[in-house]
Amino acid sequence: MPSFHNAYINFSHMTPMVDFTAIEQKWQQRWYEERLYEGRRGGDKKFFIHFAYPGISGYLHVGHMRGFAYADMIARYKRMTGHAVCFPAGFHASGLPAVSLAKKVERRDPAVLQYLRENGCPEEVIANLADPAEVVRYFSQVYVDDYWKRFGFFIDYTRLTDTVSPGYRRFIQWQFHKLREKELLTKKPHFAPFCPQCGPVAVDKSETDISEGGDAEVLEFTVIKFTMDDMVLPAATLRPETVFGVTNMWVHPDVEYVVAEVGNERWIISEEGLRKMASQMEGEIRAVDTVKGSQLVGKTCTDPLVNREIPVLPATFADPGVATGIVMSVPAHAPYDYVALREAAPDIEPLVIINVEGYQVPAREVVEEMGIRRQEEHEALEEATRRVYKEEFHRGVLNRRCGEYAGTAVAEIKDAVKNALLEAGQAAVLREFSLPVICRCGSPVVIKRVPHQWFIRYSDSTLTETSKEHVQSMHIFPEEYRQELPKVLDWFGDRACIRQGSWLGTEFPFEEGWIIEPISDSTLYPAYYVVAKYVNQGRIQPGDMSLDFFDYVFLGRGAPADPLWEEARQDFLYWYPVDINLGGKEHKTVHFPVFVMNHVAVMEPRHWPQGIFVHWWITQQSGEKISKSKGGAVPIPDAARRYGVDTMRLYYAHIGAPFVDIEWDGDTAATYRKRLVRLWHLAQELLEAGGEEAGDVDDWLTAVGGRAVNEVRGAMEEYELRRAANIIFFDLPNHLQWYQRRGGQHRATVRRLLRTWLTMMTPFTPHLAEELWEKMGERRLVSQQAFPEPQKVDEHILQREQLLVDTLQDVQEILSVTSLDPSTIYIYTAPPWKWEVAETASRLAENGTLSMGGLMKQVMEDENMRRQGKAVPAFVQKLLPEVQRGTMYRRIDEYGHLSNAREFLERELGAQVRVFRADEQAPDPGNKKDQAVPLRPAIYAE
RNA sequence: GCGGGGGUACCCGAGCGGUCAAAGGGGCAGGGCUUAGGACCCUGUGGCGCAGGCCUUCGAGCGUUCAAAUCGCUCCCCCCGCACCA
Repeated sequence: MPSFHNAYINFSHMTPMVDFTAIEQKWQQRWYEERLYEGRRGGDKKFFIHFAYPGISGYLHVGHMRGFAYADMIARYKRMTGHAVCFPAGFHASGLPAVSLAKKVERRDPAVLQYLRENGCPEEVIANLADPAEVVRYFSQVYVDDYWKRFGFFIDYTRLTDTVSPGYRRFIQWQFHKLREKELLTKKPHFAPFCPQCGPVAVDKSETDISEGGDAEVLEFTVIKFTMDDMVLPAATLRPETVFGVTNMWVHPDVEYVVAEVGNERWIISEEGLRKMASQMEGEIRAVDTVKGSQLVGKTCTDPLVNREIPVLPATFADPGVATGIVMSVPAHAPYDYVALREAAPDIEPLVIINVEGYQVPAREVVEEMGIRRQEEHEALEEATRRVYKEEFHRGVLNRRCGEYAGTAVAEIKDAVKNALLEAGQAAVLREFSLPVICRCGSPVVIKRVPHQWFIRYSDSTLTETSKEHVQSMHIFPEEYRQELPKVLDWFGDRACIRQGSWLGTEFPFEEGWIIEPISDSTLYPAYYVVAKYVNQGRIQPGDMSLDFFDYVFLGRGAPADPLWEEARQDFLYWYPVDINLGGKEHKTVHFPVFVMNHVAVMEPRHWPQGIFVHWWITQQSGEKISKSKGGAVPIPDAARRYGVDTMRLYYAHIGAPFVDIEWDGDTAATYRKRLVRLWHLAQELLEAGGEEAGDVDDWLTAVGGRAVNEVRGAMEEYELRRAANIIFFDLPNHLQWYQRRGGQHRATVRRLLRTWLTMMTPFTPHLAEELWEKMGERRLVSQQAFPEPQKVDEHILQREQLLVDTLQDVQEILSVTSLDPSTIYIYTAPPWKWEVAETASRLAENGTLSMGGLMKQVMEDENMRRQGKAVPAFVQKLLPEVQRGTMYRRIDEYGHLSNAREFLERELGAQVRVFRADEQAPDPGNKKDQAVPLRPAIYAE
């Protein structure tokens, strides 16, 4: 990331005026000494927030801090608004990542060693990291010290836990007992990605378990058994419905196929195909002979469904590495087959079995249109296949050649044909990755049948429906996810919940040798944070945490065997339910649904979660998720040092809505830093204000501050952190600057505003806020201040200052358009009668009875008005559309305010300014007086 | 395919029926000040305007409405998830 390095210029030769690092250390020390972070019961307002704990896979980077920072800002805000807050955190240590890191350290993998060193891992620690338990221990410490505490988070550090600690394991075993009691565990066969060396692995884009192939999909081939003498020629296809249109078979002439015993059948299949079948089928399969492809060419076989005799032909595109290596040919609908058949046997006619409007023989027409000549043109043929398939799938209908399926749409038929073939024993299923998948250990990953796999029955209809219903009442952010989650719950099927192998995790209580997999052991865990505190304090031993213990603490069942049980029960009753579970968008279809469903399944309804907050990612500049391998990982301590912790916090809060991906850019972080420096100096300047006399601007500053408080509170209550930060760090400072520009310097007003401002800053940039707070002479911590209460705001004061701003702008626009350099500027404020008309119009608009006629009638009742003559209808005509557009007129003292600001205007405009009432005797050299209307004084410059 | 999200001025990003030529930041330009740390302050940054105005714009095209960046439909383009990864 070159820009990151460019962004940083070394200032060490200068004396920094704001030493962020020193300020951070100073206040963190005080906070942590005073244990402000600890969640203690108290009062009737409580708030329980946690984030989806991070997996332990090594060092984290700036992207990960986004969500943690959100959680801390919310937690701090809640603290300052009178809530008892519990904000615990933990570490997800289960699964492969820690083990895999340890393995690499053990074999001294150079890339991993370099990565550890670059992140500042001491040599003596590296030596220990060959032990997975040490990986967990060490990185837990790194996350706490170098990330969370370094960023000033008020996480409850007394409740830290990890998912492989003995206590946690007891908890998970209890959870599985509960699931079993509810009959939510079941056992059935399963097909899983499997490494012959490592056992089951996860195939996903983050490539946690694998080194290649994270994008692979699992394709489900239907293997149709064509018979050839006493043998089976198993043709694999993704489109079983096309079996009606087969004209021939393809084999590769140069490939050595094997003859294998499959049950009581003898199959001809490629060697790779045999291996795949073997790992996925029941019973033993073994090769007994071989046969060259060319030896098969010229024979015939029988299509099982239509019982038709067809020839075996040679084709070089028949890849032995794909599925069974035997391909059935459907030339009318498969471009590959069409092209190959044209070469091999031009006399065979394609059999059209799917009617698509606009096509006769779809494959032929697409191939001809694209000008494809040879079966080696793979790219073009792939494209042609996609096109044909797309058309046929959406618009195709099976024709009379398809027997009982004639007349059905392709989109609806696929599974029917497959199932019929399977039931008749004329087909099998073969699953295969769409791309090569390689395990971290280097072996190719296959799909393996696990005969007796335990599942959690998330498909259970009661569980699904109850969960969906409960979700309706939850606070879910963003709104889009609130609508999506019920659909995810519907889609969520049974989940394999245990696996074998050398993984970290909890032993499955109902079958030896199996370990609960890492998603299934992290669904109910916020409850465990309640207990974790006691474990950490040594007040209860994991061995004493029996099923009865958890039953009592979490469900109120049975009787306490120890006073501590009762204490824990009371804690649980106080803190639960979870108010916010916060996590990245990667959790939308994995963690959050099971988080909800497990609570629904196990806990009492009153303890089901109340809220979910989903945030998007910080990506690399390419838009990719940041990853170590792609070089985009900025270490967190580096970022803290370079930009400052408060800068980073503000960056996260303000760079974009939580619900968009943000591209990391060091330059941008640097501008936030600059912003904070500027605010620092602004605050310093304001502290020096020593004025005794308050004026108009002071009233305005108070009003504008009050409005900011109300808006920030409104935003924070909805967790709109960006909007709040925008007001605090951008709008309000701009107002303060305007105040200065207006000459404001009243000591008491400024200090009052500063107190409010710093207090509101605290959730976002707590260190800076503390430091400035102290400079104001405050002794207590701003972190312990109450957030400013909602305030009454005098709209008139805001409006009259707005009048000044608008008027100044109007003058400037006039000057810029006319290129005048005036010596005198005349300003005329609207006469009272125009205000009266405007106010009357506004009142009528509020009642919804505004009309030209009605307004004129009412206005003209007044003798004063009648005296104005035809000026009244002229004004009303101009005014009406303005009011209809929604402008509300409430009288302000325009003349008084502008007169008071006369000196300011003269300073700004560099000319003499004369303010008059339009209705009084006054010089009017430009003849502009009559143009004065409410909120729009007439202006003349000369 | 199923499910979800997007396309806003030079860039990032607000806005999601009127107060919108569209916040805020960045960049760029002009001016001021002379240096708060990559300075700071003011002004400008769609076009046209010698009086505060007018015209054209928010992926494209229709439409609803007195009124649309905002609502509906169609189309184009981009992104994400789809399951033993937290």
